[in-house]
Amino acid sequence: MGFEFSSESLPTSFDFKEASTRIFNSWVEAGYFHGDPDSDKPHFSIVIPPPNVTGALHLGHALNNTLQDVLARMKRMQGFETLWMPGTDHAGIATQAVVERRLKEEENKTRHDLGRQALVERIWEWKGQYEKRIISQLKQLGSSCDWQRTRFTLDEICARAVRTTFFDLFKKKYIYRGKRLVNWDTFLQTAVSDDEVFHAVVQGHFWHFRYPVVDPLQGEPTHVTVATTRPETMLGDTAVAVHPDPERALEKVRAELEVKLLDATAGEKEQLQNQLDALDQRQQEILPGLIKLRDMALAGRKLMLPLMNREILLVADEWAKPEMGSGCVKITPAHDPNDYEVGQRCGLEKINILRPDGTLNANAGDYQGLTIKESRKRVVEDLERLGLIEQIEDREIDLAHSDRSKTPIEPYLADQWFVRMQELAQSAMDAVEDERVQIFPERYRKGYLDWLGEKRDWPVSRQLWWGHQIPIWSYACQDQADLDTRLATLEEDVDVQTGAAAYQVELTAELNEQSRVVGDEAVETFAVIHICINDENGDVEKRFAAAGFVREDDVLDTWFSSALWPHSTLGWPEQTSELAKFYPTSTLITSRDIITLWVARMVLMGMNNMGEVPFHEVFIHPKILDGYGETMSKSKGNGVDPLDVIDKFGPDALRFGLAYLTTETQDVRMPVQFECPHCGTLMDQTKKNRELPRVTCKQCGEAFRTQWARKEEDLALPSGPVVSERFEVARNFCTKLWNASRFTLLNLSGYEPAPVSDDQLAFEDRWLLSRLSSVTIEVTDKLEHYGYADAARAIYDFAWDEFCSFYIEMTKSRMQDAEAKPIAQRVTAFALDQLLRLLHPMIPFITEEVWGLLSQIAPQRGLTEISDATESIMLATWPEVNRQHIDSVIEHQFSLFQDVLRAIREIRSRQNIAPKQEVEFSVACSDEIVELLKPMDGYFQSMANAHSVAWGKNVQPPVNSANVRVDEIEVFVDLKNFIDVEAEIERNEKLLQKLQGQIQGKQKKLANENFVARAPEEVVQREREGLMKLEEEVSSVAKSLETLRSQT
RNA sequence: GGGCGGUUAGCUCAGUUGGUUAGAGCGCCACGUUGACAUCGUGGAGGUCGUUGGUUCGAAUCCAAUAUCGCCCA
Repeated sequence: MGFEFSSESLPTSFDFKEASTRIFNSWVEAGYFHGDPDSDKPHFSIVIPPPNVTGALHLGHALNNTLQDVLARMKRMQGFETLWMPGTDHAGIATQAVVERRLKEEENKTRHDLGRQALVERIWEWKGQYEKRIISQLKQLGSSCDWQRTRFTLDEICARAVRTTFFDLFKKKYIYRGKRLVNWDTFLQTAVSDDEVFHAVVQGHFWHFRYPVVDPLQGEPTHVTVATTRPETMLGDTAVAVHPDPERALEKVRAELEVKLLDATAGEKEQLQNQLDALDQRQQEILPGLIKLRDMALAGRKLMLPLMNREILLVADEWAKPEMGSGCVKITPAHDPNDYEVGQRCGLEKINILRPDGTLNANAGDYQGLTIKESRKRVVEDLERLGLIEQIEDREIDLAHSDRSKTPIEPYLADQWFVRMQELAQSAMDAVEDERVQIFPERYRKGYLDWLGEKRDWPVSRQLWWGHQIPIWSYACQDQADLDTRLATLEEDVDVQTGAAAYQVELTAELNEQSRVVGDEAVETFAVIHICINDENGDVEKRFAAAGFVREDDVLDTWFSSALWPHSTLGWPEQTSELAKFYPTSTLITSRDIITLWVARMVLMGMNNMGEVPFHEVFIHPKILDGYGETMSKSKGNGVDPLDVIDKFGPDALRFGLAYLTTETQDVRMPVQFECPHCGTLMDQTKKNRELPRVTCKQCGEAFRTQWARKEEDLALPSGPVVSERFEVARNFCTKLWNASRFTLLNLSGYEPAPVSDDQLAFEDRWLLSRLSSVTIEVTDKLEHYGYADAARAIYDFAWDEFCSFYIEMTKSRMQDAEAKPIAQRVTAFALDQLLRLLHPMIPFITEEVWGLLSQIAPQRGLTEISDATESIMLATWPEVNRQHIDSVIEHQFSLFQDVLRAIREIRSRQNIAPKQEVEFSVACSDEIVELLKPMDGYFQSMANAHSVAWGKNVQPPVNSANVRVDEIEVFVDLKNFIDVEAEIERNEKLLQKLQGQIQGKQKKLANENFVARAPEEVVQREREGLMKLEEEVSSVAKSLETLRSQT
């Protein structure tokens, strides 16, 4: 051998910048990440929640992927054929929006200027760029994905899966077309999702209109008053609602107010009383009218809609609030979400009055062609002229705006394709109910089941260009004859007969029956034939197009393709060997906000397409919030970029820090700081400074730029990254591990592998092996059950407090002793080997580096069986627990040793004795303990610079001494020359006081007859023993005090 | 409005089935560089466990109400 490390060749910290890429590439080149479908080993597979190609990864992604990687790496070591399937998501609306915004900003063009094909090409370019960036970020994190298999939700394989699935659902009659209210952006002429809507308070008005009652009877009101913030919508009104039980509704409001009044503060009381008074008045003045109107509604009475001169219904529905306004509310089902619901409940017509560009259509009668703004003005003027305006209030209105165009959103009825959820949802509920899919933490089951339980049909159309274009071609038939002819042709169609295409007939009359929509200027058709074509087959598509069938413009909801992810990534619908080997996947790790959107849909699609669940377990991890408890986001400026953390602390520290935070609770708070690029000073981020384009360092006074910098002078400044001190703990831990390894490596010169028998083991060896076994059990168990934080803590405490602070300290003297050295070397090398394996899933880079170094000097390791170290730690097997090593007696004895050591150190510290000053100590204790501790004398010397002078039952305190008592053991340190008597007296007095307090507590407890009678005997006994011990302790403290006082 | 979760030391979090004196890391204070590590070591100070009520011999822990913060759904 002869190889040895020198302290110069091993730096005192791990150079992760140099090592990370080198190590990662070596893993990739060796093919360790590749999942082999032909392997005989049991499988472990996991699909990545595909990150959006919208932008770069944030800390939440870092957390998500760290957790997956920890599992994947552990499972590989445990002997599973592991596949971690990577990929990205096309994120329809978000990505198209980003690209469109850039197009607008940089070229001042809209998507219509470019056209569908050109826009989609632009988005593909964007995707290429960001996918590359995302994958690079994942790699820098150390993700052991099978990089040979990257998928994208819009690539050919996924597209085929989408098409096959859609066709299958279409054939099963799970796909149908209907109307749905969407958030319509009249400027961009597209629907936007709820996420892309922001609310802003604007100054507006509240107009009160009067609608005449048709043929009022004696004693009935002649008019009904309704109010609105959007007068033009009255053109589409189809009803006015009144509460079905106004009397009870008002009583309920009263009861709530009265309860509030009971424990209200004086200030609130007055306000509440006013509200109650108003309610009284309302009950007297308005209620009788409302009851009458309710009866009229039940009798099917009608109102005359002014301006349109159309009769509309008076209906009874709970949406009307008797405590507000007139108690009546106008209903415009086609242009208000709440009214839409009322319309559904009461079977009302839904009259659409808008064109996509925001002008009014033919349904608006005389107002056709006007913009919303113009029509609003005209409607108000015309009603005024008719004397039908009762009042106009000024009011602040919470108005929804489109995030992208900043224009107000119009609720708009649009054609949508839906997936029928009845059967699909049930299959996904069953899978979780009978635990074929288990969700952890379990509390998330409820949300999943509740949501699916509603079985609401899934609207899958999106008015976008970026996505999977819906593979449906439609033809509108004018009459029955037209339909019959078409159907006859289709029956004979070769593609229909072979199952390559399928068709559905949508009878307009039937559709109107379900949801009577009075449409735009669309031609009233008799029926529509929809054809769905299975494969991407140009010829078939062309043939139908030539026959007059028009392809649907809309694309599918992104979640439709991500719902297929667990099987589409494995090649489905092709029956690949990957699918056979790795499906169902083992687990899914994701965050809670997409349990319904994604997890539930993957389960139901997995059941539909594969007949099997997509994964057996789901782990929902916490969200990372900033120091104010707010979600991190780029738009707030409080987002920490994982690459900044990697750059500053290293990938291992990022990973370990994140794992350390992953508890079962919902959220993790992470206060963030700016780091000054000039001097490195950290400054807490505040709600104020996080929005500034430039920040000035409090330390050096220099300015730096933030993500908000736009002006040239700001952009010229160096950038100040947003980081968090919370990764320091993990970074320090990595450095500690590195240095413990460094010590080991430096002390392994002359190492020779050989089996170590039990009788060769020193006391501390047996203690360490016992602890190692216990910790291995704990770490394994915690990781297998998603207890990342527990596992991280267990291994952190073991490595730092036991391996470093005690074991390594204790081997120092043995390493100097030629006789003891070989065993110490073998055990240390073995322990480090095992520790590295346990840590590898969380901190892969540093463990790989140390593994390599260790293998240079100790290529063969083991305790009883010696084997060659694998070339990479990734190939090493997961530590096996040797239960015979677990020895509670040794662990107890060792803790006595630690107690005595701590006692000596404590006395040294409180007496301010310099570390170089040697002290003498004596220990009063039982013979058994003497037996055990006396041989440890050398360690008291090396670890506390203290040597013993007396041991045993009859030990008397030296004349000048300080003492610490730990249970049955009393430790005295002889202070001959350097006693601070006053300090000792003070300390003992304080201690005495504390002890007496405790004694009183116990005495009181034991004097309580109830306690003695009812508490378990064992608990009472424990209290009695505790009391005795305390009393002994008090007498010894009193004795010490006496001795000390005699010296003053 | 419904559901879920949080509230424990200055900060970020642990705390098993209720049972001695409620723990850790950071920060703070004191002392310390003898060859693994100052990204370190040793010791110390610091908490009426959000509030109120209940169950119990005994509550951070169980129950109820309430406050407050966050997330999801409507």
